[in-house]
Amino acid sequence: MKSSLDLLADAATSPLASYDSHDYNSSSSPTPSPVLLRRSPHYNYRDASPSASSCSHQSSESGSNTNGAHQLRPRKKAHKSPKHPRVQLKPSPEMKMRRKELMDRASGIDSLSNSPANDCQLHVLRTVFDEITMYPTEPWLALMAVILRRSLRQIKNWFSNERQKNRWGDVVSTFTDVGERLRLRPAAIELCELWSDSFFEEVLMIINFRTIRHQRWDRCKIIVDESGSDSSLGEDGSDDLHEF
DNA sequence: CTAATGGCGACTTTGGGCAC
DNA sequence: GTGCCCAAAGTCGCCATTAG
Repeated sequence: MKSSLDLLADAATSPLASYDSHDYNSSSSPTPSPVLLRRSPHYNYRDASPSASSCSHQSSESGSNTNGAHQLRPRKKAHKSPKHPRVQLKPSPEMKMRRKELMDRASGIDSLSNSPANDCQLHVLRTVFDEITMYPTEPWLALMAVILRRSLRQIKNWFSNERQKNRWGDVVSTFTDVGERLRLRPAAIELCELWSDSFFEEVLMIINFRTIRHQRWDRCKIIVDESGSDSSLGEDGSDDLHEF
């Protein structure tokens, strides 16, 4: 059974690959896009540093907390000896600029004119939620906001509400390429062990592209079915692929 | 039903004080 | 100077609730 991320990996090469990320029985090509080739075959659950705290929330809620619910953690010993011996790299200037640009653009989006979310936006959000992460970082939220043309606040609220409704599935604590804390779906880590802003952006663009393309495909099929004959494959829909 | 808001608790970060 | 302890402030996510 293929996951949506596997299917996503096919997107660039399979022109009419199945769009529905929930169609796990899809028979699309197994050939992955070079962009989405797994970066490391040695997938290792870098579990839960003791502080993967909110994971303790999750596990307690999912019934797998062995210590009982909401047990207080021992107080931090000293701030000079961090509990996570991770290497916190500095984001590159390019990354900082990119993040700032995304935040600026995201904060400029009007939240009233585009509510509620349309099918396309919902599908992209659900795919990220189901297949990549329930807890996107701020830059990722901004990226989704820009691509989906929804405000940062709307994207945040959507994920918050979705977590309330659909708290299921595993979450694995890990870190980004610059050492920032990240909680991903296991399938996402199988796809790429070390996620970065740019990798997420690539994946998100592919999800968005597939969604829009399939929407257009569906629309065209409806037109064909209704007219019975001619199919004017869309001049319409091109507005969906907005400039990014 | 979805989107949004605010209160709350858990956790992290920061910085001062103290002993060695 | 270094290491430890502690409290305050900040951050994050959950939850209940409300509005449309």
